[in-house]
Amino acid sequence: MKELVRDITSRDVDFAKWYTDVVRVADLVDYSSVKGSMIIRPYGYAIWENMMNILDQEFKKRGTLNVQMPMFIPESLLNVEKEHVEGFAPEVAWVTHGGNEKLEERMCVRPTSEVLFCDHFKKIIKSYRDLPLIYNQWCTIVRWEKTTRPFLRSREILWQEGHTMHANREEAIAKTKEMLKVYEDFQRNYLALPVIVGKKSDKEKFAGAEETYTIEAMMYDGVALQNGTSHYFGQGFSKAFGIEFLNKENKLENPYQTSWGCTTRMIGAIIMTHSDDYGLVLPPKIAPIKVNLIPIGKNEEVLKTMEEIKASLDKENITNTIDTSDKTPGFKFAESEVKGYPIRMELGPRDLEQGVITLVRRDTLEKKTVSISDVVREVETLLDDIQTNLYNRALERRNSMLYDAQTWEEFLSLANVKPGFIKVNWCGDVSCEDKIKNETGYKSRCIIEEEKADGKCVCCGKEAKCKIYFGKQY
RNA sequence: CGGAAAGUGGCUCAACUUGGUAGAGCACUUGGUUUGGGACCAAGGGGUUGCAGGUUCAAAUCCUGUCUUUCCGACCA
Repeated sequence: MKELVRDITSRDVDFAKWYTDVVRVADLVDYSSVKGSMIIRPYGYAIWENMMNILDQEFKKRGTLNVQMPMFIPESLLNVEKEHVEGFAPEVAWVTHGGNEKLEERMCVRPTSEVLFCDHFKKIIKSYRDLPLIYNQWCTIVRWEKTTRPFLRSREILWQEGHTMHANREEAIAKTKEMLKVYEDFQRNYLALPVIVGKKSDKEKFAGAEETYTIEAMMYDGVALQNGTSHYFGQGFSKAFGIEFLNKENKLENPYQTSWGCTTRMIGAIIMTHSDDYGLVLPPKIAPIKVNLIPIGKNEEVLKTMEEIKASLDKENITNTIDTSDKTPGFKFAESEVKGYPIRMELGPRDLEQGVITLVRRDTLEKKTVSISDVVREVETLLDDIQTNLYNRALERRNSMLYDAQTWEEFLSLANVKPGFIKVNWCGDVSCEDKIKNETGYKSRCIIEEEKADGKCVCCGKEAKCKIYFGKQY
């Protein structure tokens, strides 16, 4: 069976090659002629559409209003908040000309839209009655990355960015955490990703933020992928931009701000978490097509029965497709695996005689024969099973790559031998963070807020302030 | 941005070393036979070799530059 799939490098042989192979053979993306700008093909975009639809509903349940901001930022506007501009400067793309006309002031293509929102908020916020302001936009941004990989790191990034303004600190912090929870629940429940949630260190936090919270997922090879962030800005931007409102005491005050975002990188995360040597594996809740129906032979009765099954699946809103092409069944089976359809249905004359149908689940490739009359119920159960199994499987693997290190020697031996996340006590000093990064390539992933330090800093031996995960990252 | 490798029909590659103006398999089209793990027969269509320049009577082949991709670092969602 293994040699059937010739086009995909085994993930245990060369994980990086395997990843690009899966992305390619599953028709998710094509490369464009511009470095780091990928073409997301219909099947890949359908996955993103599902992600957008679910998240957008969650946002709107929480009072979010969608807007669309300009894509250009004049240099002077970008420069208003010092930390912010310094953080983004190295990866900003500049526009200097419009046609033949040299621009008086050059503009960058938004690397993120905080300054655009602030510029606008300044005009529309007058009173506490205007708050909270909860805006979001679905758009692309540009960050001039050095190394690019489909979904994981591109220069043009398709994402969502929420920007909110609040009348007080508590409400803004609550919003920051609320949206983090939205991402966490979405990734656990829909993407079947066992994510770790926590706070970024000062060194790793967003340029201009007071606090940055993060969703960290671990890929099949033990490497970390940051899958979403939520920032609390305090009044940093609102002071820099002069955004003020009259509070209930009739006093002028700067509002408190948040922003939060996630990107198509999540598609990369589900590939690197769930897929295998046969191709893509998609969690049913995010799969554009949940059931692939494959009739065997050109038997009229078979086709008719398949159409009936399709109709009953349609009625339950279970997305599906019938493959009536002239390809042989073997080809269709392989194709179904490459595309990661959660369930494959095979129906041939032999099944029909007995009134049964064969279901094959993509996660384990196990076959199951069920009565045609029960097929919709069986599919619903199986889809739930697959969703749960994918999460549990990923969780088990992730947990097997979580380590604790109490001493520097322990840390070094783990970092040099085993891929994964290493939990340590940390004093909070950047110097220790830098030392760990320089000597092992491990960067701080996130501070675990619900766990207290219980010893000395793994690096310098001083009293620790917190528990933190270190890991290698994409 | 440093180090390495690669760009030849849609895909994987051959021809390059020893210049003589492109070939295979898969995919695609048509017709037929097939159909329970990537079918078979027959007939077709499609490329002047990433791009630009140079050397030469002659360049896929040699040289220079550039762009893109992949891998390893540094930077980052």
